[in-house]
Amino acid sequence: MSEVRVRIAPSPSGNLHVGTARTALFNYLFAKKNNGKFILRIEDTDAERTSQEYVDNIFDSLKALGLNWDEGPDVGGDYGPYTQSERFDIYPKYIQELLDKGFAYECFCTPEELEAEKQQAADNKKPYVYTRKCENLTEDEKAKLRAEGRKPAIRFNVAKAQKAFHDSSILEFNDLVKGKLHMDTDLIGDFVIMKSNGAPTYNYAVVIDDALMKISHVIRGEDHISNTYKQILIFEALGFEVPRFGHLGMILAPDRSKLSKRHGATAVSDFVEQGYLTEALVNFVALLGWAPSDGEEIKPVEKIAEDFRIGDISSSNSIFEYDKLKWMNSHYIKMLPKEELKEKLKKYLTKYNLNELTEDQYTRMVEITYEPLTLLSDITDAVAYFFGGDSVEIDEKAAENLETDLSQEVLRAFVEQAQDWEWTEENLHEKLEKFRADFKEKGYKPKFTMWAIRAAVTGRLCGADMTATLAILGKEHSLNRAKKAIK
RNA sequence: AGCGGUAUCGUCUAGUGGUUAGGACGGGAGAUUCUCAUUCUCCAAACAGGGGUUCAAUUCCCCUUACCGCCGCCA
Repeated sequence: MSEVRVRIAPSPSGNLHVGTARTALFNYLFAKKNNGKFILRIEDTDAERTSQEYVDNIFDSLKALGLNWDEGPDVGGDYGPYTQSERFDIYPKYIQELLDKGFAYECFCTPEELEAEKQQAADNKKPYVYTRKCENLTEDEKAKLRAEGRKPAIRFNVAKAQKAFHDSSILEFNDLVKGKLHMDTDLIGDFVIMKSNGAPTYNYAVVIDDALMKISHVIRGEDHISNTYKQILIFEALGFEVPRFGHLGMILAPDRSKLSKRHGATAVSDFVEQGYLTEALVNFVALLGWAPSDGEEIKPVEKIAEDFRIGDISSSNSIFEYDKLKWMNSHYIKMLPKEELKEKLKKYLTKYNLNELTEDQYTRMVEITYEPLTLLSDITDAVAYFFGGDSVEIDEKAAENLETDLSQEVLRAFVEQAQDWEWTEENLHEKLEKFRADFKEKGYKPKFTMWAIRAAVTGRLCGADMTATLAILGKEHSLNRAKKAIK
C-alpha cells in the first residue's frame, strides 16, 4: 500500500471552527496511526471572502491544538505551494485537458439566465439541473458571444464522464466511515469548474490539488458527500487515481441547529480566550463520534492515535455539549503542572496588582484556589478578595451573616485573640483549630465560627482554605477587615 | 419538492441473534472537609414506531416518522 497522505484544507473565511478542528484531528489521528503524512492546505480561491488574519488564526489554532502538519504553506514540502491562490497557474492546464477530451465545455450563460432557469425549475417543482444549453455551441456562436463581451465559464460534462467510466448513471463509492454510498449522476447538473474570471471553483481545485499532492485519503464532513461524486468524476476524467473518502457526521449545537456564536464559543481561539485548555478541547472533540476501546475517556492525543481506527467512527451527527467539555476542562486544569498553571492564569489576573503578593504567596494562592475552576478565567473572580488591602467587597449573603449576634461575638473574640498570634499558616492552622474548638464548647458549630471570619475577611461565605487565605492576606489586612465588620 | 445520510438514557457513546443493555457528562440522594468545590457511595434515566426473517431481534431486511446534509460562477 502506498503512503498514507491526508490533509486538512480550511478556507480562511473565518477563524478556525471547532468542527474543522475535529476534522483536522481525525485526519491527524489517521495519519499518526498509519505512519502517514498530515498536510495543511489553505483554500482561498475566493479572494473576496478570505483574509490573512484568518490564515494566521488557522495556523495558530492548529498549532495550539498540537495538530502539527508535515507539509503546509509555512513548512513547505515536495508538493507545494500549499496555498491555492499560489497555484493558479496550475489549474488552466487541466482545464484544457478536460476541454480537449470533451469532458468540459464553455458556458456563456449569464447570472440572469441561470437565475431564470432556477426559477422555472422551482415553479414546476422540479429539482434544478443546469439545462446544458451551452454544451453544443458551435464555434461561430461562441465567437459571436465573445464579441458581445461575454466571458465563458467552464462546465464539467457530467454525463459524458460518467458514461466513459461507468456502465450506468449510478456512481458508487465505498466510504471509510459510512460504507457504500451511491448517487444517480443524471441528477447532478453540469457544474462550473472554472469561473468566468478565470478562478477555479472548489470542486475542481480540490481534485487537482489532492491529485497532485498525492492525497490518499480524504476525511471531511458529510456535507461534502454530494461533492464527492463530482470530484470522483473529475479524478477519473483526468486519469488520476481516486483517493479513498471518509465522511464524518456533523457537529450540532445543543438545540440541534448549526453550532453558532449564540451557543457560546465556536472558534478554537474563542475557546482558548474563554479559558479552555486546548488539551481538553482536543480530547473532548475526539469523543464526538469516537470512543476509546478501554472506556478511558481522558487521554492525550498520542494515546488516542494508538487506539484510533477510522472504521470505528460513528457515522451520525453529534451534539456539542458544553457541559461535558467544561467537566473535561476542569479535569485538565487539575492535571496541569503547577508552574504552567501559574503562568497561564496570569492572563486572567491583569485587573489585579500582582505585586501585592510575593512569588510564594502567589504560588500558595493558586494552590488553594485552582481546584474548583472550570475555566481558567474563573480565577478572576475566585481570587478577588486577595487584593485590595484593608477593604473588601462584602456580598449579600456575607453581609447577612455578619448581622448575626453569633458572628459578631466570633469576630470580637477573633480580633482580640489573633492580635497575639504569630501569622504563619502553620501556626494559624493550630490556633484556628483551637479557636473553633472553644466555640464548639459554647455550642457553636465550627462551620458557623468560620463563616463569620470568612464573611468579614473575604466578603463571601465560600472560598479558598481559610487558614491559607489569612496567611496570604497578612495579619494587618486580615485583622483590619475583621475589625471593620464589627459593629 | 428531489436526492443522500442517520436513528441505544436529556447528551456523548459501548454492546449483542438469547445481556439485570454497560460507561461518561448532566440530574437526584448521602458521606467527608471551616464554606464552596474536590473525592467517594448510591439512585433515576435508553434500544423512535410498524411490519417481516427467525425458536428468539435492540441487533438482519423493508416501510413510516423524525432529524441532518446537498442541490452556487461559496468552500
